[in-house]
Amino acid sequence: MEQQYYNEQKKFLIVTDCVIFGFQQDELNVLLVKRDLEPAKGTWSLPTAFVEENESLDNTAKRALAAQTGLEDIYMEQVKCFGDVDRDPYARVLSVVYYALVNVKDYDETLSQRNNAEWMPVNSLPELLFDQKEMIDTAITRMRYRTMAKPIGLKMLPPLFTMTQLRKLVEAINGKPRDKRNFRKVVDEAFYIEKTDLIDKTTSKRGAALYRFNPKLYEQYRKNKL
Amino acid sequence: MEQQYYNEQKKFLIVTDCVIFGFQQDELNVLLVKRDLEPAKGTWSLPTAFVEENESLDNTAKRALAAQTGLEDIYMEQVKCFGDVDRDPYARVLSVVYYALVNVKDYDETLSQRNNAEWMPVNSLPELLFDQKEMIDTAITRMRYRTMAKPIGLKMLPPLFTMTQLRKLVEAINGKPRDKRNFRKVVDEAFYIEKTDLIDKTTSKRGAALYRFNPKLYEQYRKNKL
DNA sequence: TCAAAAGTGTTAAGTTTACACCCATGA
DNA sequence: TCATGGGTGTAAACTTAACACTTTTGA
Repeated sequence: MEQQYYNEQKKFLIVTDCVIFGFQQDELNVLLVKRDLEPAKGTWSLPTAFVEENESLDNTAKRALAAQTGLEDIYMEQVKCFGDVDRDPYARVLSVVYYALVNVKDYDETLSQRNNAEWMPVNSLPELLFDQKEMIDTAITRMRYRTMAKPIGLKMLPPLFTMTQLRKLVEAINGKPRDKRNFRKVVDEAFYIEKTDLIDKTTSKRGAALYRFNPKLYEQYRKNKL
Repeated sequence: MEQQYYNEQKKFLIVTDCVIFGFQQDELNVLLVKRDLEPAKGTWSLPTAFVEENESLDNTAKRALAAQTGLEDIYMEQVKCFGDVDRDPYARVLSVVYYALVNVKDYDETLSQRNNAEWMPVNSLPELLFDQKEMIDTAITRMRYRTMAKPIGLKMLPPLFTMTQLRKLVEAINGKPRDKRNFRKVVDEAFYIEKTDLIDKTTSKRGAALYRFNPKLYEQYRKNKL
């Protein structure tokens, strides 16, 4: 394979598609954009960006996320590259899918209108562009596995959260209910989730204790496991 | 995004790199190729192929595998796309990594010489091209998870195998020993792994029972789980 | 005073781990 | 006859799952 050899090869368009997960009304949601240009104008789509010349793939995904949400420093992970020949009927485009976990409260609502963006519950998605339904399904599966292994699901909650909020989140991610008492026991054993002495009075008359994720304690815990 | 818009975008070279796993001498191995052309002549490398114009990504990976091993109908799975700007110092090339699971006995040895290919144990790999060490590490991690969830590890064994062979395989994949009796118990419970009445006399004087994977029974089992 | 969400322990079932000796055979 | 790898069962530790009532307080 000579230097020369590179020049004989075909080149391709590459985009990143972002599956942006948020948690709202006890449901897992994704942020979708209504396309206002051809091709496929009016179709709901994942936020997309073309990879630019001197840009890493990870950066393209970050850029697409920031453009759509105004958010930076967000947890993102690559899912996989979709590369079927006809996946985009208009041109040969390869798409690298990422997912992101955001707290919907941090999200800049004003961008929503400007970009025609909307949070949609994953259990009732509209028709989507190209193979994006499959992308979302794959992203959900991957995200589920990751949230079992690492406490990244918390990135979809505010910094202070109640036990019930956390349980509802886990239920939404896995699509099945958890026993309230057993769940509490498990969280109590995860010492990197600290109880604060603050009380949330918005969801009940009695009030619920607020918890917080402690990253330093988590690092300790993680090291001990290995 | 208009039709036009596609044309304004930058295009990229894309390759697939294959991490081909095999099981040999109680160790997990990968098939590596010594490059006989510039750039980086003489460096050990994963089998690579450029994506061609009307070819899916999956197909490129299959083609690279067949070229290197002479094998078709092999279990392959995409790992992820590596897209750092300088990952290949000679040109901007994105690489989509796949792993494959093969039975080294099926592998066409004659291709080995022709292509300068060699099986290398994953625990003592040579210097590798570009970011390929990271690719292999990522592929191993992924493959470990998959083999826990699905009996794909068997693709690295012959169709008939002994309990000891299977245990050694699992030990090699996970890098830690298993209790002989407990392991046997687990396999006995997986009824889709059938004991045949054939005996392997090559590894011991007494002889060891040969087992076989039954794909139909596995399908049944898989459906029952859901 | 009562509706609504928060909080609290125990037991049974199931799973995982640890562990040591006999068996069959060919050299 | 003996060295080599093949084959076998049980008990303890641990993990997971099932389950129902009391507490607080604002409306």
